[in-house]
Amino acid sequence: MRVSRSQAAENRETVINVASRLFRERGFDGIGLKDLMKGAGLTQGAFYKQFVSKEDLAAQASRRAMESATHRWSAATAAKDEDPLGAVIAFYLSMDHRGEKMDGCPIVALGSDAARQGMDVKASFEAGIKEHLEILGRFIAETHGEDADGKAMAILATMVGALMLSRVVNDPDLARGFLDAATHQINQAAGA
Amino acid sequence: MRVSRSQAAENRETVINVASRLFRERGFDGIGLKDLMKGAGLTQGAFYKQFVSKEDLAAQASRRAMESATHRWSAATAAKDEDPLGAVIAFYLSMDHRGEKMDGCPIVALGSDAARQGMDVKASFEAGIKEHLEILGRFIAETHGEDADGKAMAILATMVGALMLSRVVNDPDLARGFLDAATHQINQAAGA
DNA sequence: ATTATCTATAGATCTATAGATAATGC
DNA sequence: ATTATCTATAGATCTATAGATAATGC
Repeated sequence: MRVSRSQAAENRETVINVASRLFRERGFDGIGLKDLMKGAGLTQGAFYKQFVSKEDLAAQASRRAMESATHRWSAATAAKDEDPLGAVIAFYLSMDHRGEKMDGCPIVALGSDAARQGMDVKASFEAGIKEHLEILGRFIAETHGEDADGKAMAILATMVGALMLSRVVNDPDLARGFLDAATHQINQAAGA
Repeated sequence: MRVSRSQAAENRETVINVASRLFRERGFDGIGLKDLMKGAGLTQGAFYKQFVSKEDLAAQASRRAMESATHRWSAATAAKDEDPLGAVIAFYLSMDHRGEKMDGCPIVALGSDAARQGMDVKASFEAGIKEHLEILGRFIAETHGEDADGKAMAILATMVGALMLSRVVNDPDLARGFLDAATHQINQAAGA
């Protein structure tokens, strides 16, 4: 039954990775420890040797989700040196991204839930958000220096809000409307 | 034990009003029917004569929350004929609004949760969002006609995203940064 | 000897239903 | 006679813990 120390460490990573996706899909309260552990090929009993509490896992999984979001932003800009901001926006404000809650932006998938959690979960989001802002800031600074920080914050807000709104409406046309309107505004704001 | 038909109707309204606030504070999964009914001065047993299911109440409460948000927007602009958009933004993008989840914008308080709910809950949000857009559209059309619909959608996205981001970070300065950056960008976008 | 995982379970809570009660509405 | 609300409960699920097991690590 017992596994090696490195295998245990690997299991822990698997649980965090699985949780980072299942929490996004169903919310922190929408999935129990039993199903989370099953998703990692383990049973519920193994949980508390790895984590202090469910909220502890929520904080770890939130951090992991934000990290993987940062990686996705990098991937989107790979080999698009001429317009990295456009590349990130094209992926983020797309109907595809609207459809994939489980692998999409954690701020949109879990933001409302995270606002109700404790400091640790929020700290995970905060760290990831700062990384997001740095990336955006670099894109903007390269072309338009003026107030890059403020612009980055406003652009991130517009992105997050547009995706959120696109997901809470049934009408796909209205959903697309939000994504397109946000794209249009960001293109102007970045240059202004 | 039984009450009059009009009293029952009143009780129903009370439950919906209470739920619209408690759901925003704790999320759809964060509060049970027992506590919801207690909040309205009733017991759990009375619930199913009034509602088909918890999700049914979620849809009613979401609609009510969005309606009361619309009223708040109107209240914020009362006697501010010269700059109604500025008045709405000043209230929406404030640290006060960040702090009052229970009475604040339902899109931010419940958006992530609503995206996981069924069509009825989303329809409630969609109806409220359209009203929000109409209000914004009127403000913009009065002063700057060009593409009022698109601008309204982009502005609403920026507002929602900024408030959401301000709530998921611990640092109050960063939170304020998002609100201020969004305010600044909207002032430019509305005029552009 | 230590410990990662397993099975089993405690105790709380959740949604939904059943049956009793007592007041309304005809 | 109807019915809004009450108490009580069924059945499921949730977080967390306890004790057994079997493999690791010294």
